[in-house]
Amino acid sequence: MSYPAPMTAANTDAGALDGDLMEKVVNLCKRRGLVFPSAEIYGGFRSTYDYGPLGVNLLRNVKDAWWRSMVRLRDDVVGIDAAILSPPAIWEASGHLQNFADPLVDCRNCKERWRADKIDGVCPNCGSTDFTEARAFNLMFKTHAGPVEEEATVAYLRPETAQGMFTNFANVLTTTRKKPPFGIAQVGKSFRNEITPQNFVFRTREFEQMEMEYFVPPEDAPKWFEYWVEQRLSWFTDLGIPSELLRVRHHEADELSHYSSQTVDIEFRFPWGWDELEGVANRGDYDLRAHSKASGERLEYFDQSTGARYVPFVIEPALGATRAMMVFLLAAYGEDEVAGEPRTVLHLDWRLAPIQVAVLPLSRKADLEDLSRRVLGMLQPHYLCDFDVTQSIGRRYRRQDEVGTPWCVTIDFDSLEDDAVTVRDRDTTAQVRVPVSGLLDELASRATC
RNA sequence: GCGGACGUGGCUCAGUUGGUAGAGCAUCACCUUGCCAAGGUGAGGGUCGCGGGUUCGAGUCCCGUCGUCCGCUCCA
Repeated sequence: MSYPAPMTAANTDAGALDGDLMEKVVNLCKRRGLVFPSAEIYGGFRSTYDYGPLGVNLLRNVKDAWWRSMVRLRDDVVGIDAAILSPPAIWEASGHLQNFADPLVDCRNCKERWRADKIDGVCPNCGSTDFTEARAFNLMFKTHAGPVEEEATVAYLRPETAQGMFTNFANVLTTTRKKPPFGIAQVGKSFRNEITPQNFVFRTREFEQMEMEYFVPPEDAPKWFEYWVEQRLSWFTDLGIPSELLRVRHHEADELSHYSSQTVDIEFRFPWGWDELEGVANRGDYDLRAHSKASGERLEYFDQSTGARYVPFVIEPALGATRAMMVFLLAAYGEDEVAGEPRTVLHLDWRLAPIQVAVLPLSRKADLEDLSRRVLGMLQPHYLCDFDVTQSIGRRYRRQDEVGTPWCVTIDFDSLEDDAVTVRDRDTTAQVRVPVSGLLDELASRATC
């Protein structure tokens, strides 16, 4: 049995890609309480997942890291949180009602399924012309707002968060004193009736998006498009994704979404091959114009300095939160040896780790209780902490390594004499002795952004 | 949704030609151990995904259903 190092191009591209990596990560998620199949006691419910005690921390950290980078550290981007339930008018204007309803046909001969509008009555696979009737699959979840199920109460669960930014464009403009170039960001759930949800949390019908609409003067759109592609790439590498596991792929004209005039996918080398991680699209003025026309509202910007009035173009980086979380797990997963014994370790960036500091009394003898609790209380306001006294210290290090805890703080019997503790590093397993009074400073020196 | 494979305790699996369930790990208790897991003793936990059927009897055979994985597809 070989124990792979963390994922890099060196051990993936060379044909040595660990085919079991996906399975190992999924098992780890289940075993350690990161992600559970939803409604499991009733046999499960397809394409839904529940996030466990460690999973919520990890997912929340991913979203927080995104928000920090996209909103908090910038003065040109503001956030919103729009409603999920929405009236048909929004989706009529956005084009989703028409374009998210794919007419599909099945080839009776070879059983392949095709989009009716992308073939010419001849199966590209077997040449047969014997198809089932085209059936429309609306990818949006339809429901009723109000107790009566009648046409007037039809509502949709949003299939993307972006429309919330467009419908609030004027509101944000008049309340924040922002002017192009500026952006509106949102993190929240979206719902799509995917035909084939697959690959764990990679594609699910209910998922969480992190999207930002960046409004710019039309002539500057190409420049900002390039800017955001670079910005998004560096976000991933900054948080520990090896750059050789990422690549940029430009969409061909015939694969562009109905709203996009230019799109690139930032792809990740998943265990099953390169696949989309994040999309960056130039939506042009498609959305604002569509909503302006449908609602009768003016959705444009008047530039006082030049007297110009224009509908901004929109550059949109759109990322799936759960998909991103999965990528961080895949890239962090490693198996190596410590003192001749194998271990599983997640090399997660400390900002993402579901537990950032584990406080571990060397022994469960009562003597160490008070000091250990005091250290724990000191750390909890600043870091996600765990406290573990069960079984041997070595086993507890293994447990923490497996979920990516970057630092363990161990309290031993000497600590009672010198008021100092041991800080142990996940990646190197190196230890240093630190006075309790200097512990926060020591951790802060390691917890850098 | 269509085609293929699969579904046994939390995890990984064993269960001979059908006779009414086991192991390792994990968990819990006590002991041991005192800085890198798997030392001792004991305990809890499975109507074998679910529902029918065949049979004297089904985890083992048949049907349906739910779920998982692969392909079609999608595009965060």
